[in-house]
Amino acid sequence: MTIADIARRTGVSVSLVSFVLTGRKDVAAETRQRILDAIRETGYRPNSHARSLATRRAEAMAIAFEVRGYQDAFVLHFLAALGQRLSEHRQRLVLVSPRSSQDLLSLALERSVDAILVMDVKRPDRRVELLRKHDVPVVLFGQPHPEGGFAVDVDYAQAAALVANRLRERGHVRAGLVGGPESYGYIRDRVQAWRTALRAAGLVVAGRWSTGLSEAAGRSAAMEALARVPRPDALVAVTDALAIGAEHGALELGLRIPEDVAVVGFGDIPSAAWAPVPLSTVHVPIEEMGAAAADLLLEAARRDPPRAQLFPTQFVNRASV
Amino acid sequence: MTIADIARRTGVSVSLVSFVLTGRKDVAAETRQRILDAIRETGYRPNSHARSLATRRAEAMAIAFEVRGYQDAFVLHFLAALGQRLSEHRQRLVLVSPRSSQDLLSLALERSVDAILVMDVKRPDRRVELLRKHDVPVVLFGQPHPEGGFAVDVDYAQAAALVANRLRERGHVRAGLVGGPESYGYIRDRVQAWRTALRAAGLVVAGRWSTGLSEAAGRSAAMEALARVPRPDALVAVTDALAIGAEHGALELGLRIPEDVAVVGFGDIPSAAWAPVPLSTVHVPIEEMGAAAADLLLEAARRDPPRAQLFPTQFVNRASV
DNA sequence: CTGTTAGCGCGTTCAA
DNA sequence: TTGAACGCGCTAACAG
Repeated sequence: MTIADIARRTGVSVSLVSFVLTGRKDVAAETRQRILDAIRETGYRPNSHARSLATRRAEAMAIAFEVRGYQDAFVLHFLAALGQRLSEHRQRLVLVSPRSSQDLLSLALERSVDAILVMDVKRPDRRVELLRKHDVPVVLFGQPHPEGGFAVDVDYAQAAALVANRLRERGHVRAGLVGGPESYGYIRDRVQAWRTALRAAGLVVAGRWSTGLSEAAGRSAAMEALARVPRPDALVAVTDALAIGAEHGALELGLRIPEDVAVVGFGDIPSAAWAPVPLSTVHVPIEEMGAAAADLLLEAARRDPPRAQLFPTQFVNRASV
Repeated sequence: MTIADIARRTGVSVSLVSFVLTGRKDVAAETRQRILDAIRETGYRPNSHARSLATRRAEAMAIAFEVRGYQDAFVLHFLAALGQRLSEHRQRLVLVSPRSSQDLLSLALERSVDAILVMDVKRPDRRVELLRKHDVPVVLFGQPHPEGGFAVDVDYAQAAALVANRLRERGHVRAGLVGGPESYGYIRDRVQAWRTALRAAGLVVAGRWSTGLSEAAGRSAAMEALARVPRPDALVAVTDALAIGAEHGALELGLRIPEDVAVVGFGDIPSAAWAPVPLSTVHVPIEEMGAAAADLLLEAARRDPPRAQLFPTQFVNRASV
């Protein structure tokens, strides 16, 4: 069943069918209806490859990230919002966890996708550089590059100020920073933003621990941090999972939260509310970011002028501060 | 840059280039090398749409599920394994959270994908029925359909027996079942399997609670269950999130875990080890299942004879039993 | 408004 | 081994 079959069946030419399919106005209402009827009756669907070949548009976007690098559901919410917005624009979403920069490049050069959203951006990032060199439309999930380009991310400066100010208000003065592997660009960005903001708020940053991203890593980081003299009276973690682990560590040491030591996370994952001590953390508007990312992909594919969009966060005060 | 450019540049015909591209043996070694060189020098990549149009194969698979329905990272691990295996076979992975059965059907009928993996299967499932009616290769993430078809899932009967036997060994006699919305096929399957196995192991199933899938739902279900007289001495939840919520509920009631009441989850999500009382649960080989699902998709696309694959689970004993 | 036709880029007979 | 030519299904000039 092809467009020619519909044309024959309706007694019109293929171009008219094509016009109807692509939504052009200049077709007689009566003719249009006959074509529409034939399409409905036969269940005809245009072949996407033939269309893409002719239009030179894939009608698909790629999202690239190391799936195994994510422990919590935030990516899923992001994907959900991104996918929904894309589907509203009749765009498909292709998921890739590229093992090499080449994989990603191939996807674009083979014209399988119109634009690529790259997450886990490191600096410098080989994948992004390669894509840019080949003039592939790219959107970064990460802090905007100084040289420009499309980007969507959290406004870490604002988020960190939120945390720092809250801590200061509550009278905390010595903060231990529970970081993570700084090979991840976003961890690095956060650690840096937090440190700057804590200092700006007048707190002492009593060291920094960076290991993995699991609860276990948070736990051991906390235990190390709290062994210091003088002991920090606040633990600031760059993810909720780390913060939850930190709570365990503090509790095991016999400390009270938040009386002896406050704990703050980042992300507001569902289980944050179910930590040993309900976690005070920073809520990220992940769904809006997903929708925004979709818009940026569309713009990048159209080669609109680049644009970066940073999202403000909110402090969620539960019991750990 | 097209296949014709490479041919011209090398001084051979397009068919030879095509032969090399598709890995046919009958090309003179010297000719092959010259073509390969030209491809490398120019950075030429075949256009995937032209290829798909000619071969009638999309070289892409779809995975369909309601992304918002997932709270934990298990889907991500599944996606990771699935995607990796697919990419080894040069297949792309298209993610869809279809709002209508039609969306899904379009994807296949427009030849955008070769096969579809459907998750969250309900019974009966409109999406699956529609796809089958149109002869679209489908793989189910869910219990195999009596009428056959491709399917991958956990062996719930085995998993439930594992839990039931462990509970009995520990001397528990009255179990409360913490279920979830039975509109989800997999919840229904689990509830049924657990109930059957608990009874078979000689335990009394002291009621069943099904609300949402969040920790909050688990907590309130547990509080209701534990208010009963006689009080259940074990809470069996169909997901870890529910189990973690149940622990909170039991603890708030002043009960000791596992002395007063045992709690068992399902899934072995990362945070299970970080529950208030480290959760005893059932570990699911999710990565193997992802790889298996990829294989099944490939087979389905090839129209191989249907096959269902059920995976055994393991009991992870931590502290809540 | 409607029809004809030339690509889009690649795979694949069929001859040579 | 190699090459010429057709077909895959659709879009978009262009002509009428």
